[in-house]
Amino acid sequence: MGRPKQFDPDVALDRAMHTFWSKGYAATTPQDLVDELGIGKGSLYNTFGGKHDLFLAALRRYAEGAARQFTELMAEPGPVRERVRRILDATVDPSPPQAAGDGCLAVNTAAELARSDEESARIVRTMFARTESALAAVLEQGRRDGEIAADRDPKALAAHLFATLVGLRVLMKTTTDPATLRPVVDAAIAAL
Amino acid sequence: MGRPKQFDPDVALDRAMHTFWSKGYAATTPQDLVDELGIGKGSLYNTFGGKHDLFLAALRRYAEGAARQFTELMAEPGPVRERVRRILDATVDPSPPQAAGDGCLAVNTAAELARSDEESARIVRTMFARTESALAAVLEQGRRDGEIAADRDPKALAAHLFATLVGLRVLMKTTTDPATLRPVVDAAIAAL
DNA sequence: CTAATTTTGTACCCGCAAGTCAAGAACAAG
DNA sequence: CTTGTTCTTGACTTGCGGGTACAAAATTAG
Repeated sequence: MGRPKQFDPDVALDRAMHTFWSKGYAATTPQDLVDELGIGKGSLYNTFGGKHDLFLAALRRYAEGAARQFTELMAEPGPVRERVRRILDATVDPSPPQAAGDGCLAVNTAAELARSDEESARIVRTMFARTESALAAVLEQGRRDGEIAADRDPKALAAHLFATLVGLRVLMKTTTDPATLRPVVDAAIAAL
Repeated sequence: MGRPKQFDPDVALDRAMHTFWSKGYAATTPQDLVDELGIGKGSLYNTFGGKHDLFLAALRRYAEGAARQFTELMAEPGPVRERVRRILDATVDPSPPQAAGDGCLAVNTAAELARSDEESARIVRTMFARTESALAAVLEQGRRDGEIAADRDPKALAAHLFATLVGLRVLMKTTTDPATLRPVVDAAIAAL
C-alpha cells in the first residue's frame, strides 16, 4: 500500500552511478544528482539515504556490472591472447568513444577515496581481486592449452596484466589521443 | 621594503603539496591548509592566490621534484634492469613506509581532475611524457648494451612499463599489504 | 621620525552543500 | 469514503567552503 514511486529506483541508481563516475565523489553535489536523476530532493534522500549511501550503492552496482561484463568477454571462445586483447582494447578504444575520458569508476574511487573511506576501499578491493582472479583463470587455461609458456606463473602474469590495465584506465583520462596507448596493449600481450 | 614574510613560502608550498597529496583537491579545505601550513588565511591568499592557484603551484613543484628524483635514480650505474627495478621497488616498498597509501600526486590528479581542469591535465601530461621518455632512454641504452633483445621496441616497452607503474601507484592506495604487489614488479622486469 | 610599503590576523561575507520537514498527493484496505 | 501508509514537492535550515576587508604591525627609504 501507500503511494507508489513515480520513478524507477534502478534507473535512478544507474544515473547516479554515471554522475559519480564522470564527476567524482566530492565534486558531485546533491543538486547535480537531483538534476541528473530527474527526481526531487525529498525522493532522493527518502529512497537512497544520504549522498554517501547513494555513492556506495552506485559503486556496488558498478562493481557487479563490470564484473559481469568482464566475465562475459572472457568467456567467449577463441585463443586466450585474443580474449585478453579484447579486454585491453575495450579500455583503449571504448565504445561509444565519447565515454573515453571517464575511466573506470573503481579506479577513480581507488584514487580519490580509498584512503579516507574504508567501505569504498573494500568494495574496490573485492572487485579488483575478482577481476585479477578471472584473468589468472584464463591465463591458467592458456597455459594448459600450450598457448602460454609452462614456466610462467599465471598468477603473476595476471597481476602484472591487471596493474597495466589499471594504469591504462588512468592514462585514458589524461590522453588526448587514445591511439597513443595502443602500443601498450601490444606490449602487454607480447609479455604473456 | 615592507614587512618581511614571517614564514618560508617554499616550506609552506611543500606542506600544501603534501596536504593535497594525501587528501585530494576537492576534499582539501582552506581551513585544512591554514592548519597544515601554520599561517593565517590572509597570508595564504596574499601569497598564493586562491586554492586552485595554490594547487597548481604544488602540482608543478611535485612534478619537478619527482622528475628530478626519477632522473637521479635512473642515472645511477649498474645494469638497466636493476635500475628499472629500483624505480618499481621504490613504489611498492616506499620509504618511509607510512607514506605508502598516498600514491602519486600526479596519478591522483589525473584520476580526480584531468577531465575537468585542463591546466592540471597539462602539467600531469607533461610529467608523464617526460617520465616515459626517461624510461625509453634507459631501455634504449639497455638494448645497445645487449641487455635487452634487439627486436624489442624500447618506446613500446617504456610505455608498457610506465602504464604498469601508474597502475601500481593506484593499487598501492587500496592494498593493505604492499608485499602482494611485489610479484607485479618481478613480472614487469621479466617482460623486458 | 615620517612616509611608504608589505605582511598579518581576524572579523566578516556570500553562496552553496547537505539535509530536514511539512503539507499534500496517490494508493490499498476495510 | 474514510483511514492509514507511502511518496512527492520544494521551501527551509545549518554550517561551512572559499574568499574579502581592514586595521594593526613590521619593515626600509629618506
